[in-house]
Amino acid sequence: MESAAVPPSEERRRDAAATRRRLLEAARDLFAERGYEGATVRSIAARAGVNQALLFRYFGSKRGLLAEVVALGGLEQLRATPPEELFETALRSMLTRSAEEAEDRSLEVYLRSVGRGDEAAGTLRELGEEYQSVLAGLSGAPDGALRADLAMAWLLGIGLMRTVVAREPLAGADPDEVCRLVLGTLSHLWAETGDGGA
Amino acid sequence: MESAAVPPSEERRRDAAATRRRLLEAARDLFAERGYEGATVRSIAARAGVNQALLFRYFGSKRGLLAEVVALGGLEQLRATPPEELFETALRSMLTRSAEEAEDRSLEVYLRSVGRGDEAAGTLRELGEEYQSVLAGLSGAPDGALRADLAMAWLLGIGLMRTVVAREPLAGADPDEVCRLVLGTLSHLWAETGDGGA
DNA sequence: TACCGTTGTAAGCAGCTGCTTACATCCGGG
DNA sequence: CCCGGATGTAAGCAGCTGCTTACAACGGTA
Repeated sequence: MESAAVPPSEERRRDAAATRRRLLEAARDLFAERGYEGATVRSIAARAGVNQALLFRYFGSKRGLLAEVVALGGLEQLRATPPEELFETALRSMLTRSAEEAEDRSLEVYLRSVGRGDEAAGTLRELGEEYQSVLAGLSGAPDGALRADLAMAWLLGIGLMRTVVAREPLAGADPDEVCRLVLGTLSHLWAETGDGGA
Repeated sequence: MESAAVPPSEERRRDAAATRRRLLEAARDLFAERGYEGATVRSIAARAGVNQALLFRYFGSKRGLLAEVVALGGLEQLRATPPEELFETALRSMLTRSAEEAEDRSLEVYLRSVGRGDEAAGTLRELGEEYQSVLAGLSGAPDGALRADLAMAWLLGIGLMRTVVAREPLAGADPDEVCRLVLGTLSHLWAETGDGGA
């Protein structure tokens, strides 16, 4: 069947596994750049250098492709990150120009794809709920889940302003500086009593 | 058959001004509900109860319609609100189920429409910059504009999570409760020195 | 060598998009 | 009255969408 060994230095000319991988990477990047609806199957296939019919052969539908992208890039990485590091990790991944070698761009996909009565919504909702449940454990308050939602709202909002709106000064700000401001402020959210904040 | 729900002795049967207004209201609502790309000219015309060709006669293009919606609903209202009330006003409009009688839904339009490599981006950018310049005056810090961007990011993020993702507990939370948490926390952002936050 | 499943390709489907065109119909002013 | 612009309508354009189909070419196996 499949000779497990990777070809020494030559690419096989017919390689289903490599084609699948190329499609997944192209889809990950295009979903992140243009959102689910904005990335067409033709553009994904073109970036992968592959005939678009193969996309449907390997993933069944465009939505199937999205599900696999989110499962690989988002959910796996999320489950591998300790809860107390999750927010800062996610924030920094939002703040870092994902020029090259970005494994997980699922939050970009998320914020560029929600907003319509999409079919993408269902697939992305699961990812959002995982984030919520992890962040909810960070506050001792009984309304931890609400505060987690608010924290995630800020995270998404910052990503929206930075990578989508791309407006100065946020777009070009030093990630460390932004992290300091946001994390410093958010520490008050976890402790906020709501009786005036002072 | 087609007499529809037209009051017998009230409206003129051919009224360009009324038709324009109906189109503007339908566009405002559909842009807010589905985003610029998601709202089709056919759906807008249908909701307005108007032939879609009239949309192009009165506004030239779909984008021209958007520009007028934003100018009327967003910019006018923004300029009429005192700076120190702007954030809370905008936050509350995000938190209030805009079931009926919502004059200004421009922030909903904004957050559902950014994210695509849209043609809508240019029109909406102006609105965002107005918000930024007003909010930037609220902090005495030299990086006031950055903090304004961060505040607006939270505002948009909350709107995104509440009206788009619509996930509990944020979606159903008491607006007053959310306002208290957010405003209490944000007061620290205006004062945050960045040397630890505590 | 002959075979046959796997991999890749070209073309086309119906349905939607923003927008245009050619044509009815109304209604006020001569 | 009756004409002409304002208003409303139906049909259709080219281009795009996700997806399917029929077919060609490869390459391991018997």
